[in-house]
Amino acid sequence: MPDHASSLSRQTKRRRVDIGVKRTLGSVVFSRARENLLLNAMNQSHGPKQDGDCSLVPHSYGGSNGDGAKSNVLRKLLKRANSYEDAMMPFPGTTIISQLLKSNMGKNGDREGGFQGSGGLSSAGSDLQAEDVCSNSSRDRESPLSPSPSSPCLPPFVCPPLPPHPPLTPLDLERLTDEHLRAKRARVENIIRGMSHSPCVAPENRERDCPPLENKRKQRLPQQQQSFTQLVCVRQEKRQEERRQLKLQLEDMQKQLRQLQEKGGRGGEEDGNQSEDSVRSDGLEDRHRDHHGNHNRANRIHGDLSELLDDPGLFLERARALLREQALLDGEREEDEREEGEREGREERGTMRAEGRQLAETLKQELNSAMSQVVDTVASFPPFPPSLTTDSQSPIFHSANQRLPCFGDVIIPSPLDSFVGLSVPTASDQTEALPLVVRKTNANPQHRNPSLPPPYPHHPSLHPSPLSASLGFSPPSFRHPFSLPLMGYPFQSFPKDQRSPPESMDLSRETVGLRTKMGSGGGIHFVSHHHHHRQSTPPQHGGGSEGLSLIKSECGELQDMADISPYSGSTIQEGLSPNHLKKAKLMFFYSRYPSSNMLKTFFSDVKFNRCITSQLIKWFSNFREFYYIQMEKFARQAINEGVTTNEDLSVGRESELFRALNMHYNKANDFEVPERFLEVAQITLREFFNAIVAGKDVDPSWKKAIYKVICKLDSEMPEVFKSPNCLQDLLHE
DNA sequence: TGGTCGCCTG
DNA sequence: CAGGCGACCA
Repeated sequence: MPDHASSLSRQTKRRRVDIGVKRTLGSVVFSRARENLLLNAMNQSHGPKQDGDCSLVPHSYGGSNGDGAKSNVLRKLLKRANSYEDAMMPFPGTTIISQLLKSNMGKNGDREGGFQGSGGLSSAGSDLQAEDVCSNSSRDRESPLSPSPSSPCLPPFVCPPLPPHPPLTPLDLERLTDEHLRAKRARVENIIRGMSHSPCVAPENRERDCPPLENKRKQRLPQQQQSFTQLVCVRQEKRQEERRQLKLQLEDMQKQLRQLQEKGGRGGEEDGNQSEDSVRSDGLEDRHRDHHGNHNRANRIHGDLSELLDDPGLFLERARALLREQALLDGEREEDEREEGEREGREERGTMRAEGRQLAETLKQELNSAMSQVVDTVASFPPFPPSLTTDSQSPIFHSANQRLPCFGDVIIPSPLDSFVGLSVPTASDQTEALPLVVRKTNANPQHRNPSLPPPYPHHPSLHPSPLSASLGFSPPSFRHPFSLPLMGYPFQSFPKDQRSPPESMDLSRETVGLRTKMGSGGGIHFVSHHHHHRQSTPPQHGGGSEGLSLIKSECGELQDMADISPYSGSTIQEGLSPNHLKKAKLMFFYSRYPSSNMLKTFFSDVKFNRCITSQLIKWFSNFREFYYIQMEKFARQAINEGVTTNEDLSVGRESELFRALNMHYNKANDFEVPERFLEVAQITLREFFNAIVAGKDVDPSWKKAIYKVICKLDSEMPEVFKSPNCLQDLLHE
């Protein structure tokens, strides 16, 4: 065996084995058949060799060859996919979060108590929470939370990890508010995290498994965390806004309280004997007391404010307590001014009490609305990092658009539809090698830890959130943001019952692969480059004579510019999908040497350019290569086994040779290979056999003659293959 | 010179 | 399966 096998590979010098046969569509119909010799006897004489016999005789393959087995597998896979689908229910939406928070607030409860009880810890705790968000994504990059102003933020997501404190006058107040807000934020985030985790995983997994759009865009950057960072930044902006609003509320509240206080306790600038949870512990009092200089006091005050902000009910209580205090003070004052008449004093107290109640009510309402606002703001974030908001990210937007153009080709009626037929097989369902270079790039998000659970495609907010609404103008590529990396591989196992979606997805995967490679020099420069081209040049190049590099670049650009309008209803794709590959393989059963025109005819759903054409040609070239290698291998095997005449060789459906070929071109065995292919294979095998036996293989170009023969044996391609959906038709039976 | 093909390699 | 390359043809 080794003797022949060794000669199989090396030919010192490259020989042009180009057969130079003009390939035309209606290729020769080779007069079928000459030999029908089935040499079962021979097989017996040699005995069953493990993988030795290239010939005829059925081993056990016939059993597994049954038609039933093939489709069952597919059905199973589809079922599994459906079950995944079921699992990924749409998120309840933001309202639930709001309600949850509200009810939580109303409960005045448990968690709140525990939280405020922790006093100083609270702020630390909230810091931790806040840090949580960042740390998962950016810790290894650099400590983004370090307050050092020098810590560079990634442009264009210019956003400090923690919002800087505005240098406003009531400094203490500001700090208190800030801390309080962070604590609140932490709670909200907890809730959100808890919700969004349900099907998913740990934060880092979520980040990786559900990478939004720009994951592709920045494949070249030190990225992977950027989208998350972006989310954090956006959130922080929101929070700053929310903080400002709350601060305003708080100041307003302070004013009113001050008024109340002044009305009530004009005379009594009472001292430290006041109960410490008095609402009056605001800046005014602080001024009086802080010369005692303890921060404990400030902390306690802070805690009080936090509490009160947290809980309108509690606030009311405090307000009442205040009123009582004031009443007491009034009482004291009355004792001093007894002569002035009790009646008057009572009236005053009465009005004050009414005023206080009114004030409390007002404050309560304001607090409620403020809280609702805050909660809605926080909770209206889509479950996954929106990759773009608006202005500051428009360049990113463009870049993403440029780098994911392939999705532009994908015709997806609606964002939801893109998930309808979605199946999420596990990584093991990837059975075929992928075209282009997808797997070669580490940056490819498909390179996930295999131990991770299968990625669940999360619905992008089914109910458009404010933010997602802002995505309304987003290009098709953003239609299914996270789908790309997530759905990376799996579709070719689902040729059935799926119309365009899988193919579209596959396309995206593939073109992304191409893009990845093409743009590997990429980064921002790449992006802008393409942006420029997008604006200025049509997909077709003006027939200039670019060098190879330009051609490559063009390929990338053409991919990039893939810009079929999602509304056009056209199904023309700019890239070749795994389904196209599968189709090409099936076509190989009929034609080993398809012409370019033929390819264009039969891949009519692909927008042809030089890249696509050569890729298709390359595919068939690779198919041939494998085919001929098998032929040579089995021919040599037969010779080794003592076969002396080519008539001893035949290729049947159960032969090892056919099995090998079928595994390659028809892995799922869901296509019935035409008989003609068996004949051609047999002829090829015999040609190789003859040549080797004749010792022609000493000639470096000895295969050329064989190729010349084989290229004439192409059959006519069935019309079915002209249909873009031919796979469904072909594989269904 | 562009289009192919096949070989080799990764 | 894709890239690179040399070879060949029109």
